[in-house]
Amino acid sequence: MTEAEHRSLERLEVRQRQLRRGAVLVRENEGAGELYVLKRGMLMSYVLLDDGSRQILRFHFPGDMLAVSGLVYRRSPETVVALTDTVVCPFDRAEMTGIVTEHPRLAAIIMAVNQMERVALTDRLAALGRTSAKGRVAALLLEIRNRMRVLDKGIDGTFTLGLTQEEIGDATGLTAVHVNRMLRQLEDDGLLSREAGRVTFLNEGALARMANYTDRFSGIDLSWLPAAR
Amino acid sequence: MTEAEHRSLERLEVRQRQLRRGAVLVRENEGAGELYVLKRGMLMSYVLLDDGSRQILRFHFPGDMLAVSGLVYRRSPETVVALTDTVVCPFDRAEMTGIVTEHPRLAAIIMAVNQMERVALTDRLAALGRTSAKGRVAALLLEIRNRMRVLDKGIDGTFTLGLTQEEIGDATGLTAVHVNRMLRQLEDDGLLSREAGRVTFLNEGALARMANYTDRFSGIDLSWLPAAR
DNA sequence: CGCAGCTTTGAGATCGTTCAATCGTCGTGG
DNA sequence: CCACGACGATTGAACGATCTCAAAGCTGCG
Repeated sequence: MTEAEHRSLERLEVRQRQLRRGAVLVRENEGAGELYVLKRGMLMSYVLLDDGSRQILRFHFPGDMLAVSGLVYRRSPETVVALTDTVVCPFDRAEMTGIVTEHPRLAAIIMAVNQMERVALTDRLAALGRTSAKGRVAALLLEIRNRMRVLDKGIDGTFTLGLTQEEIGDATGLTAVHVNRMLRQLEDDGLLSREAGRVTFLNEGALARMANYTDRFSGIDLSWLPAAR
Repeated sequence: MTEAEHRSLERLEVRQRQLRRGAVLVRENEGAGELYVLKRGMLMSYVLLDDGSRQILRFHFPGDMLAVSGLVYRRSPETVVALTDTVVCPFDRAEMTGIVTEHPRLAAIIMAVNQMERVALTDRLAALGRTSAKGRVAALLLEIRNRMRVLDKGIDGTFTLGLTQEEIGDATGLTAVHVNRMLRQLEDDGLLSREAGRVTFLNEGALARMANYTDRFSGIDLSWLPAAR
């Protein structure tokens, strides 16, 4: 990126807000208006259904933009909550106007990132619609580990999940009880081991196969991006 | 939109291609490169899993852009197939470069549409993860009817679905057999009636409630869009 | 020490699938 | 005009995956 592009993005990060684990950043159905860049920590967004059940839609990692639906909807379609202590940088959606106008290439990059997020969502949709409980849990573990590894190259087969089994269930469309059983099965099958919240992959290939997991990080091609202004 | 913006968009539609029902526009894992604007007809996109099962990800209606993942991925992550006879307008992704550079407001509008699509996907995710089979079928019917109504104001409680029960199943994560039973139940419950492929909603409120359906068409706010250049 | 929240395990109930058979419709070829 | 075949819709019966309910066990924290 050019100097000017960097300066423009940094303008989104002048303010900072700290959140404790469990703090709500945006609440479903409440007025949106502000967007955020995630600086440090991990969050999730979810919706609540009429019967009180919860579907976790996405996990957020540093570098992600949060509450982007505020660009379109007057009220947020989803709740965003901190899973760890986090630092976010709020900015007004009017800032977006400036970026798009002055830096077409940044606009294009944002569109590209949107597509990647969309594909990640469709992968999860296929998992919920067409794979077994065991496969879904495996897919979630792989996805989160891979997501963490993008930012921390040191992570390999062992990592700290940082989710309760109830949260895993709400992300995969399962019950906490059944998540527990699936984790035990994966362990009994010799595919992973667990201790004190840390997960170790023992047979990543087999996990990926049973999860129908597709790596989307390779195969990216951004050659169409416009030149920097 | 301004004159110039219209001209720019029309440049995407200079070429036209006709497709028969069943024709494949883009095949999963094959080289992408071209994007499309859907002019007439209806398509779907789906992925195939290792065990041969299929998850339908989305239905496409006139005005939609198709195969947009070609902006990012060298190989298409999904297959796109015509559900009716259709007309699409192929354009090169390099055209996108021009639009983003010359018309920031169009870039912003495209970003807004992306968000709306993303929210539609998360609604389906919540449906697959956390609602009953009957609710999912009802949600699909409502979604498609509402989508059709955007383009054809004449449509009310009665419409032609144009999907087989197997397709409904692949979209909702169910078996064709079970879709059949759920449709029968919805009928027996007095919520809808069917004949010759046409569906009539008899109690739309109850359908929406059982489907946990949220109307996203209202509540849209695009006031942040930059001025036209 | 004692509570609160998370994990673990068992037993039985439910929902959705699988397998198999029948029926209807429509287009094709004779 | 009719027979045939393909495909989709429909229905029944049995099976199996996942849920629900209930009871412990574990861990960290005030």
